[in-house]
Amino acid sequence: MPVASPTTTAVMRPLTARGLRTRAKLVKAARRTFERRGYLDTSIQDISAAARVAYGTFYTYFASKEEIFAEVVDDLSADLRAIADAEPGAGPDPASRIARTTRGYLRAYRANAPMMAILEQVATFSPRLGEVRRAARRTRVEASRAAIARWQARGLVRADVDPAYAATALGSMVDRSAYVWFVLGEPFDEERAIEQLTLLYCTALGLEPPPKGDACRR
Amino acid sequence: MPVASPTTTAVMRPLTARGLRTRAKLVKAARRTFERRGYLDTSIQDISAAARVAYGTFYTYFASKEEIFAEVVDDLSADLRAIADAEPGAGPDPASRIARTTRGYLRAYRANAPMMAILEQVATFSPRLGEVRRAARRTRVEASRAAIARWQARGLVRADVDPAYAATALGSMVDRSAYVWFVLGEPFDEERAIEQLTLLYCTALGLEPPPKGDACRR
Amino acid sequence: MPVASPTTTAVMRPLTARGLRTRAKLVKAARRTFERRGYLDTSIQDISAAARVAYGTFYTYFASKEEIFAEVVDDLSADLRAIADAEPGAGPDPASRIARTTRGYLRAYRANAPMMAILEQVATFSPRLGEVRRAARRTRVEASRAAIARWQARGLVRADVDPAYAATALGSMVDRSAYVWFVLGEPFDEERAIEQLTLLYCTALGLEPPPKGDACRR
Amino acid sequence: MPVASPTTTAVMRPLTARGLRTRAKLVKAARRTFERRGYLDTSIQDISAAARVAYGTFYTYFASKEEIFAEVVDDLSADLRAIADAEPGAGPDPASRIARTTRGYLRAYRANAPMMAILEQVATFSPRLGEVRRAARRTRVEASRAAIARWQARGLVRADVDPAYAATALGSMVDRSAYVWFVLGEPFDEERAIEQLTLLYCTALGLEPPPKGDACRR
DNA sequence: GATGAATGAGGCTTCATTCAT
DNA sequence: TATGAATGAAGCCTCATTCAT
Repeated sequence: MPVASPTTTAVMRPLTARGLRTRAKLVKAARRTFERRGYLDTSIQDISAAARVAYGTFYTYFASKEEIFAEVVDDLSADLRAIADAEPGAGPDPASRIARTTRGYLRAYRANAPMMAILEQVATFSPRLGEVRRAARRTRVEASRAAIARWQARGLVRADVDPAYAATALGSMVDRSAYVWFVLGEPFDEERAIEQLTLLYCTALGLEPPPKGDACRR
Repeated sequence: MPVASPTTTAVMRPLTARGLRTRAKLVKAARRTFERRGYLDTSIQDISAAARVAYGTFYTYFASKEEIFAEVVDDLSADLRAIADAEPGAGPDPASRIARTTRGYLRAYRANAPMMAILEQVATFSPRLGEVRRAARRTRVEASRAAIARWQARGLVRADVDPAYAATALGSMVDRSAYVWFVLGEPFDEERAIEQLTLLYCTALGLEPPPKGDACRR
Repeated sequence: MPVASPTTTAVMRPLTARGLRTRAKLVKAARRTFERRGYLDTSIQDISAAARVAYGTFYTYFASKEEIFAEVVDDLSADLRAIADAEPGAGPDPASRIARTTRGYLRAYRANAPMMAILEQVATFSPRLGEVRRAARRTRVEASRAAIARWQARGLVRADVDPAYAATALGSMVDRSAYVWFVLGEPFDEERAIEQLTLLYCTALGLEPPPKGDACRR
Repeated sequence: MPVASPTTTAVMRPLTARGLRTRAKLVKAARRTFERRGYLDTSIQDISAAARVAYGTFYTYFASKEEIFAEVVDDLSADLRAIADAEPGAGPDPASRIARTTRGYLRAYRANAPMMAILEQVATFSPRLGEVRRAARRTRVEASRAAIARWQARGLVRADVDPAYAATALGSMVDRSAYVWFVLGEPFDEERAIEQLTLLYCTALGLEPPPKGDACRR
């Protein structure tokens, strides 16, 4: 699951405490720099400087910009998951589940918006990172599809909805709206957004939306 | 409206017939090359070679790669609009309008998928192209918002739907789904996709979806 | 036969006169620099500077240091051959032939001694150039072997000499002696060297050496 | 005589037993690595890794790659001398002496061929190592010259042979032939090679070669 | 207009050597 | 002594852009 592992080529020996510290400094500096300048405009030079280490030190820990980026993305993924999971539990009814997921997604997105923008960028030209993102998307969509199908079997979702298409479409709706608001910076109100996305998601499937204000009890 | 104009710095004098031909060759070659190798991996060298003109000739017509890209995007936009507009007219009822728009969007997307992928890429790091895309998105969203508001005023759309959020969210749904299918290559059936997107779009707003099979009469 | 051709990757279009001039300047500068500093200590930077062209210009004509070196070696080979061939003809008797060949070899070596040193160096670590050198050696040795075998068949060369071993050994003698004198700089007199090498070469095979002074009539 | 001493800059204090062991490990690992990858492609990193000591430990014992190489060459020289000296003694006649020396040289060469190749390489660009090699050559050549002069004084060697030139030339013959066979890998039979080199060496000087088969009695 | 050579800044990577622990 | 992290100089190569013909 971590992105970095598969192709990590640099040092893998047990690092000393000092090494661990330097490595962490680099990862942190890399994230900061990526967020500030974007992936393409960030050079190894920039990262080293931000971490206040010598140019060559970078290569003690990472073989390339792509490699440290993968590491940053690993951290990002963990954080996204942590935030989404921290969302207070919901009732067992579909509307509650949808509300919670939507809320969790937007909050995680907001907390990491700058990196989400970069990740979007990198996914468009790095086959490897693109694949990672695609896989993550598929996993999320498949979970939604299964849930929708289950609900449909129980007669809660309209019969003419195709769970596979609905999962892709509604997942895209939430994901892309978050991008539009948090990355493109279109003005919006987060609570209202959560409420409306939940409403549209539910109604589209033929579900009764959660009672107003319920979506965002926090 | 054309993207290229505002900042075009290269030759703007009335071109000779030969000049026009060379320029057109370059734009065509550029698009081909961008589609084949992506924006980043395309060099001016590549474009000139593909157009079978000398390296320096490129600069007779364009000041940079970004500039010729803007020109390509202008062509792309025109083509998208043309395809969408060519979609056979629809009844005056909301569902028909939504069906027609969705159908048109997907067909135009399909016909230009490779460039859409590149455009998505470039928008993430070129402020200028990003702005162009953002403006186009805003225009589309604003049209949808107005329509939804109108329908809502006529009591056709649920009262708890906020037209602005719904326009952004449902527009994102259609746009991102097209990306997932046509660019990421997730398997799908186009007619089914049009039907389902239309269904979800309508239902989400509380509209009666068009009769089955109606969405794709062609 | 030219070393450069097989793997030349850089520009191969019909060069303009200007291009031809620049390319020639580079090759000449490269040879000068290699001779002065050796292959390893010569950087592309050095060559460009010596040719008084910009760094990047080098890459307009050559893909790497190895490639321009191959070009220099081609020139060298041609020159060696030319000098050896210019040696005045000899009588048909073995001793005359041996004298002429030895004389030609030493004179060609002397005229190109600095590059011979570099070539020796490069052959030890470049598989490609090493192979070129090996092939050249084999060709020379095979010619000698054939001549010795012929002379032996006519009873001119001792029966206990093995032509193959003798060709390798005596060829090595001449070649390495030239290296010792011209490259390592051991003191010697060229005419005396030619005379003695010829004498040893002939006597070793059991041939009557050429009359004294005859070896170097020039 | 040892090559390493003159310029050794690293620790020269009496080493502890552990220190001696580590140092020896490094020299051994260095030789192995040089043979495997050549001098140029061997990094200090490689040597340390092969010796299973830390990177920095190398510098506890050696100041540079060249320095440890000199140490390896010292070992090599000792080994060459040992093998040559181990050659069974010969009769007092010139032919026997020549046969024995030739035999010893080739056997020592064969036993150390990979390092001989590396040494040849390094001598072409390291002034220091080059000088070492040159000195060794001069010593060998001087011994030969003296012997040939002696034999000539006793009327055993042709009067028209110049001992100095003959020593250089015939020494080059044996040395370079060994290189051609053992390093370049040209096919040959070692016993036959010894026999033929001895034959050519003797005959060239006007000496009666040793009786056939005598050269290689072992 | 067209051509293609010339330029040089910018980014990447390696690795010998130094240094703190 | 041993360790291994830190340093930064040096070389490589690409490519957008300019310029002479």
